[in-house]
Amino acid sequence: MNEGKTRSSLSAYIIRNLDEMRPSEQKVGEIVISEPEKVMRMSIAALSDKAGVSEPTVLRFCRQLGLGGFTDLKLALATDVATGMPFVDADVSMIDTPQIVGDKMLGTAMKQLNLVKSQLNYDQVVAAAEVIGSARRIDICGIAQSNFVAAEVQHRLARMGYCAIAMADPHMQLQAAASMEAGDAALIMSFAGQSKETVDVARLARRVGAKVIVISRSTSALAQEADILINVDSDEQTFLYSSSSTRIAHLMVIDILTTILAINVGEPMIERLRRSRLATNEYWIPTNE
Amino acid sequence: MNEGKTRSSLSAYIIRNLDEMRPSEQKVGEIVISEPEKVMRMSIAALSDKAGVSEPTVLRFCRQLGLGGFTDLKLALATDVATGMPFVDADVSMIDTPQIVGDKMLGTAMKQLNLVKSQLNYDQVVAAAEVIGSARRIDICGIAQSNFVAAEVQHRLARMGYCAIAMADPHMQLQAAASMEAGDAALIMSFAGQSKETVDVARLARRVGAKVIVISRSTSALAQEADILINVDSDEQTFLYSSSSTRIAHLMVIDILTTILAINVGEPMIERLRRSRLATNEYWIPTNE
DNA sequence: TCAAATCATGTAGTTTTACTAACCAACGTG
DNA sequence: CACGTTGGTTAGTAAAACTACATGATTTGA
Repeated sequence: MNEGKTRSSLSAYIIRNLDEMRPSEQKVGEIVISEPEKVMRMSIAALSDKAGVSEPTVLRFCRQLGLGGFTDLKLALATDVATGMPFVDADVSMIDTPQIVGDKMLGTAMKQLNLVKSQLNYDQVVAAAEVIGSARRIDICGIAQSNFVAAEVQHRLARMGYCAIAMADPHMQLQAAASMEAGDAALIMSFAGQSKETVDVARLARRVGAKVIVISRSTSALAQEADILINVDSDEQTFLYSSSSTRIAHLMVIDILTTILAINVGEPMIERLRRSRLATNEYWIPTNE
Repeated sequence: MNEGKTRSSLSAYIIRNLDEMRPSEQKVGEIVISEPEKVMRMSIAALSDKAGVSEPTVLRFCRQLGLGGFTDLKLALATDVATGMPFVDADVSMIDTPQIVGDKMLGTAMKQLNLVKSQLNYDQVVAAAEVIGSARRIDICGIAQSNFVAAEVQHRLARMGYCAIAMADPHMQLQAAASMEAGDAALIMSFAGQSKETVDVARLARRVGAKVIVISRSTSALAQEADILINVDSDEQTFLYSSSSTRIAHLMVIDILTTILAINVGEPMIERLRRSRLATNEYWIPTNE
């Protein structure tokens, strides 16, 4: 019964399928999910002993999970323990305890970061950094949750000395976009990439000759309007209708983008950022750690 | 030479110490860091063969790293590969390629999420959710980067129907704090917890009888002023003087906190959030996916 | 400079572990 | 009662991990 679907967490899979397993394999499964960090250092003999079953049963248990053998189980467990996230992919539900809610949300965020790592197109990021670095002015547009990210980008670029403006109001965004010209850059962000206003802003900015950098889903309407597309795809997370993990992905992309930009500029930028930090120094309570 | 310090990433450790290793162990190390996902499925024989050294050399290599044996190496590699992050802890440097910059930053973020998972005190989070849920008014204060987080909290709580106000200006924060009374809540955030203004706001709010919820480092000056302390400790990240990973930790804490709050309230809150989502529905471009 | 000591690494052997195969005994079902 | 399912027993094998020892190289010091 080795179904082809990929599995993000072995523990989660075992938990889900425990009921359908054979009695002795359930015994093994219970130990595996309750103390994976121990099991991954056990021998078959030790585990079979602890579960009160025979060695071949442990092996049958592994095969049942679609694994090659016990060694694979150990590696898979190490992976599970490493991500620390038994609930990767799991949706939060109303009956979860606070701890479970937290673990599930952190697991989803973790998965999202991994997704960014694997799918981020650095050519596009570098291209975006170059456009921003040489732009006369940078308009940063996002709506709703993306607006918060936009505000952060503005602050970050301002600290780096760039002329960057984030606008919350979509009408202002449109007016600003209309006033752009060649040599300007528009950085447009949207989690889903399907807000009408945002797409309109991108289209307008592009028509007047500005370079349009988009951070969004690659299949979105907004992505169509991009000169430079930094794609951040993600699974929808529907509980409470907020996409917290996508926002974290966008923040990371912004961080990486601005860091690359700073490195490209080099020492003068580092010096500038140092000054920026020193500016607030006297408002800090000294620590004696 | 097994030093006591904990190590968050084996690969990173190997890379750092490769120069000081014995020649044949260097050969082993190079293979381990270049293709860990293969090595973790190899036998000692296969690895020693590939490195052109003897089997005991491989074993000595493991011991040199402070590991119990080859099996431990495999598990450690599985951990490394799972987090997907060879550069956990590594500082970004000026000579890194874009890809490396991204990997390092994502690795740091990942580590931070794991830290949140292991150290988050859910009793305090639940207590905070209760205070916020029953507060007459919630003032949200943060300065500099925390101000962006504060703005998000305001939006989130507003959408949930609470009377929440985030203020950027520290003088306004002080004035608002002075006007609070018993039954009000102040949610005060700071990455380092050492800004004078923020500490003053907390102290003032507490003096006038408001419940003070603090999200910050547990050893910070701000933490001293908390009625409810949600501690988010982290290593400093100094490159470019921005603490992006700490900000992500704070965002996650906020997400978890508000989600727990919503679950506590139950169905009416879910309904309210559904309405909140529907409000912008007509501004979305329908997808035919 | 040359012997002693230490270090680096390979050879050979032992023990443990994972895995296979074949068989058999309960157990429940039609 | 035949029959499939489940799972234990036994025994054996191959390979993997690990150990002890030996040897050649390198450094050290009188």
